[in-house]
Amino acid sequence: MPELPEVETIRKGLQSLLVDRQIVSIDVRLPRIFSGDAEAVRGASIVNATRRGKLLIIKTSSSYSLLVHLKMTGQLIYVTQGKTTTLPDKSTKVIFHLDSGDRLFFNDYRTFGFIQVYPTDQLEAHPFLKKVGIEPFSPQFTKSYLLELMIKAKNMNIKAFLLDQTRVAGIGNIYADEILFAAKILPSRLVSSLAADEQAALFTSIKDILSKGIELRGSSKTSYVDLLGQKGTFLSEACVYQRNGLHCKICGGVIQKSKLVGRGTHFCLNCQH
DNA sequence: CACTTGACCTGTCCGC
DNA sequence: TGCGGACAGGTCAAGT
Repeated sequence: MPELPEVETIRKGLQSLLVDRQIVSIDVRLPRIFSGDAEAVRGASIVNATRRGKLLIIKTSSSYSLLVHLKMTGQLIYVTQGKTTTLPDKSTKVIFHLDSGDRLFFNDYRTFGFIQVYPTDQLEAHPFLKKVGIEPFSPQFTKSYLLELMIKAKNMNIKAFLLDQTRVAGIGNIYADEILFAAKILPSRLVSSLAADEQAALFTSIKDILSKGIELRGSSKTSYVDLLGQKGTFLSEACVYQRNGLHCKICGGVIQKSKLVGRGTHFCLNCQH
């Protein structure tokens, strides 16, 4: 479940470790998840790594970029020449061979993720990038902007609102539950029912929880690891996600779990209203 | 048109 | 022990 904090952690890793590295060749082991022409970036070097929502954008020195979406179980792991590794394994779907014998592995056992070779000058026309919503850490994301979004979505429940990538980008199931706990709002509440102080708490909590996720280098429930294969530690700090049946860290009550918008949803009935 | 649900996948866990 | 089914959730397409 790579969400914004996980994808951002990987982006930072790419930016610090892979800029100026050359792509010597690309070994595509599952063509279904790779689109575009691998030849278009062969011999190119990596210029920078950016992110929109949960999508990674790796710009190369050719006129093409690599778009990487990890969906649920995707991993990008960088292994330098000579370093001991168990990779590739059966989850490895693409291997980028870099100069000096280093390799970048794209692993994904559920194969929902994808890599696209896409013309850099046409990125704004990309189907995902065309409709993805605002970045929660952009200066344009203000409380009043969030309120405008909420006015347009008044009949949705607040969890569905947070998960909708076309409104605020990057929030997935884990951080949605944690944001709503921090804001003391039950996930099933209608957007239109939030009082002013709850709207303010939601705005603050979106930034606070995502920031904490980035600080702790993401959440590793099952498969998420960073570019060097290290797990993130956010889940040990989580208050509700996957804590159903356990005691609430704030009030001592029992954390509940239900299904909302098709997703496992965790909350505390004492702390959230 | 706005929103909801199902499909896409496979590894893991649970109950029989 | 083995097996069937539920579950995990990001996004798109199809349905209401």
